[in-house]
Amino acid sequence: MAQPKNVKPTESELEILQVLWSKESATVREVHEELAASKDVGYTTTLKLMQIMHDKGLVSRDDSSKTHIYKAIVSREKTQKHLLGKMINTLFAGSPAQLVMQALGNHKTSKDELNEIQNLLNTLKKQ
Amino acid sequence: MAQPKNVKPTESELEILQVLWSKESATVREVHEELAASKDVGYTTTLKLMQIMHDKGLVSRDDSSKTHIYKAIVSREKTQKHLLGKMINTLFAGSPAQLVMQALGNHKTSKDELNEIQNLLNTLKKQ
DNA sequence: CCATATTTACGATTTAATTCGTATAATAAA
DNA sequence: TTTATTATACGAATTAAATCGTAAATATGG
Repeated sequence: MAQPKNVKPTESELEILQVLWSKESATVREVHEELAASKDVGYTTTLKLMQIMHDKGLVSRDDSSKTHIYKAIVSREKTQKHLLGKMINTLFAGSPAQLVMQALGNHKTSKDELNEIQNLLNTLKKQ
Repeated sequence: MAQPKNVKPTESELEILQVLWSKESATVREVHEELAASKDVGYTTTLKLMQIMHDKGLVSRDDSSKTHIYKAIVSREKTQKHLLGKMINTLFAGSPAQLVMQALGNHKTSKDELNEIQNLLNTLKKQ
């Protein structure tokens, strides 16, 4: 598979993508270290998952040297957009505003972040 | 299982919960009709899923008459809160604000809804 | 009452996700 | 060069989700 059309990573794949997004590129070992820090999992499991992700076209792989180097192909934003849209539909009756209310109401947000949101809100209101 | 501790419905279970939340209570037949409207699925599949959900404690069942009547036990809000929190962690690096920006930026929102969000924002800013 | 329709129960299959053991190749260290 | 370490490849087992067929029980219409 070449290009990613269906951006639908599984739970475990998302964990790996998280690491790849934060690092730009990484080896299986590096990804695994991060995962193993918070989760009990074997090295070959991480390896296998990353191989599958490569087959699916979720990540690219440079295998010019023995230790392969992986990068995320699917972008964080695209994935966010897709999964968020899905959640809005299946859990918030299609209303992004409801989701926003729930997110702001239940989670701590800093002044700076609130201001950022305010700016976006101002822009949207003008349209 | 009696009380729902782990609020982690699967994809299909969420679809069924959506119907139950919107109706307050419903039979398998009623739920199935709704699902079948937008999806190709057999009656016994819906039945089986609802039985499993009952085993898991996601729904309650009144089986005093032949046709059983189901209600959601897990609340919409609790489920939203749980899954949203999870998404914020696994996909938005723990930042609810990022999620909000993404949601507002990518999805149409009405003036009324924007005002609602503005009100909440005002409240939060004062704290 | 009899035939038809509806419902639940239950088991089995299929598909996908996750996990890991073992073999083999490549590299590094001694 | 031999030994130990580190990688990948691959197959297989496990688990969970989703799907549906069939049988039995119950209700309904004629």
